[in-house]
Amino acid sequence: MTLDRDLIVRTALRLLDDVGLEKLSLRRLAKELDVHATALYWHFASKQELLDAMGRAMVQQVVAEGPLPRTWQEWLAHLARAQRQAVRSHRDGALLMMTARPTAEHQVEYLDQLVGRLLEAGFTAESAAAAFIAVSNFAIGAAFAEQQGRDLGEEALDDLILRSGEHPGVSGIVAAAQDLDATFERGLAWLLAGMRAELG
Amino acid sequence: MTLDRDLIVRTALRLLDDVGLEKLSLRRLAKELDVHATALYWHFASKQELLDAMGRAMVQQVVAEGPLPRTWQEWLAHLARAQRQAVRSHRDGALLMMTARPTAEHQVEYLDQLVGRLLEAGFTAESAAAAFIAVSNFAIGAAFAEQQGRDLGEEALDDLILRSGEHPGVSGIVAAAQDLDATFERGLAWLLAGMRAELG
DNA sequence: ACCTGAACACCGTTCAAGT
DNA sequence: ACCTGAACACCGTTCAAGT
Repeated sequence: MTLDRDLIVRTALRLLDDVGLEKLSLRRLAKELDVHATALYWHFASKQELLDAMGRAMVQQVVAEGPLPRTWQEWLAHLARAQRQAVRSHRDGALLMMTARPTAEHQVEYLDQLVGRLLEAGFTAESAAAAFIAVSNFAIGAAFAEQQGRDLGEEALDDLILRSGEHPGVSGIVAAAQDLDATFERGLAWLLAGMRAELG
Repeated sequence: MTLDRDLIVRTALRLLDDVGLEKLSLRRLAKELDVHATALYWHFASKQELLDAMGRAMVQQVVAEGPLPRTWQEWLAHLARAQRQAVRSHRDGALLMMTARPTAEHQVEYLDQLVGRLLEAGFTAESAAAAFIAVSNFAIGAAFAEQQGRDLGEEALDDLILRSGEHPGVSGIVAAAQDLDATFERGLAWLLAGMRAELG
């Protein structure tokens, strides 16, 4: 079993799920691969480059799957769900996405088809780009909050529930945190409805 | 000049702007405070607790400022801008926000007033919570992308511009990345318009 | 080409000891 | 109560040396 970039990245992502990003060290990863830590430096110039590759693998893995959508709404919804799903696909996915530097070519052809649909539907070039970015940011922000809120569930959520009495607004938040999928779809629907309204 | 939690947090946030989160070590921070690294352990149980306090200070600093808004749209817009501004207020702010565990009481009374306005405007309890969460996630996702894209600007952006010829969709993205404030406001407006449409 | 082994300059954290 | 000082078990990275 000889070492190569692909094997290293796959092993690193598996290890990430086991121990979390904080404890994912080159030494630990090397032990998993039955190799000295310094051997990794022949394949990656630095740990940062390995993290970049891990982030890339994480997003590419998800965006490709599923049938291609038809309407522009379905395109944007598919993008949002895929992006959220990518971040959710690994422990500390949001943290990894933040740590890994973005690859430029991300998925240019996907973006191109999506923008094409938007232009056909009446979007201007600027609003098409803004739509892509808005949906993207919303999806990643949602996944971000979700993964961050995981350790909140233990003690802080109980604290929030205690405050529900004096603060009526809080109880709705607690309920929404219980059904993250529905909350996500609601926000996505609002974004798309706002765009639809602007189109006329 | 005796040490206390407040001074430590303020110094840590200043140091964060100087060196970035990756190089923000307790030893470095201690040197800044003319103290041994282990002295910090009397005030914070762990580095994680210090990071939590830093995250808390970062958001509280911003959400309080400015006059209180009137309509529910203005409330949500104010929330979105404040949240984005908080993340932008320090280097690696998004990374810090992800690393720091959320404080439950965040700003309960602010949330309460906001939810109150939404209910008056015709939102159900569930949709009011979803609205708060959607706007919040969108804002943080935007700040996230912005801070991540900063080091993209150098080489990867040039690479993207090169591809603009073959891929027409890309050029719009490049333009949108040039005016992040406008792109943010556009997305926010879509979200609010979608909510308005649902109300009737 | 691909990996080992030793070494360097760091980390967070614990704990006894000082004042 | 508040801090020092030594020590422990780690880090990422460089570089010569092996095969």
